[in-house]
Amino acid sequence: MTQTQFRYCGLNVALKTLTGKWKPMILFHLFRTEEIRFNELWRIIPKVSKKVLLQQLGQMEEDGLLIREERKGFPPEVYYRISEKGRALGSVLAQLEAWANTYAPQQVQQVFDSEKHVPSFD
Amino acid sequence: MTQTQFRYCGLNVALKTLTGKWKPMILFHLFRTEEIRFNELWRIIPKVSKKVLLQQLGQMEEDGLLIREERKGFPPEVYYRISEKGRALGSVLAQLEAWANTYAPQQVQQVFDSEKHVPSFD
DNA sequence: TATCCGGGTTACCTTTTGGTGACCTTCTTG
DNA sequence: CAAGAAGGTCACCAAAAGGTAACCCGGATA
Repeated sequence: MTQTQFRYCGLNVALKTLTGKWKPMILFHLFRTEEIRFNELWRIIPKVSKKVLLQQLGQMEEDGLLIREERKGFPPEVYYRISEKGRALGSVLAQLEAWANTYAPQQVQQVFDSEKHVPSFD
Repeated sequence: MTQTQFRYCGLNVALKTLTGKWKPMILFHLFRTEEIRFNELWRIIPKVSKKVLLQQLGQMEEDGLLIREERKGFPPEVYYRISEKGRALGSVLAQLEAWANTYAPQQVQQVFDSEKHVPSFD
């Protein structure tokens, strides 16, 4: 019986799917754009290598967090969008965000600052 | 203005403090025991090396998730317990756990099974 | 035909993370 | 005095994660 507590097995699984240097940022963009093309994402995310971005998107697809759609065409167009399973994480991610802002504001600020030199999304 | 959405900076920070092979398990035990001694934890957690356990506890202390108390005495006694900041994560962790159980039950089961050969906590 | 563009792979290297075993320290007990 | 706890460090190694640059494919266009 799992009272109000958690067990660590699911937590382990959940964290494994969220762990990866660029995944929070990818999720952020998926949550705000409905669908996004690979190169678009690549331009928007500052300094990822193509390989690693591809690789993290690949893992997230495997884990079912996002859906990859390849529309056949002239130049290839590949769209990524959040899945149901991914969207279900929304409120939890927002709470993690809130937690960090409350209990570790200076570190959050540091992350923010360290990305200031970047082509600023509007 | 951050609508119902999250930004990724805090999320990044939060995930960084939670990432580590044994941290979910450590948190699990901290949440259920009020306080726990190092060797006790070491015996209970199956196959961590002393060094790595120490190291993850160290990071968690730095990050303020737990409190390390060294009671002077005959054989040294070091107690670890969850902090306020750590406890504030409780409900979020439970939600992550629930998410995994709902959307990835088979993987959760795998993690569970892979730890079955272990001296079973009662 | 030569080139470009979007998406993707590969070979290779560096950094980070986790693991092993030996060793230290202080006090206690046989 | 020898040996044993508890908590911890150190040198060393292995695996995983991330990064760089070059290259591939197919269609479009100069």
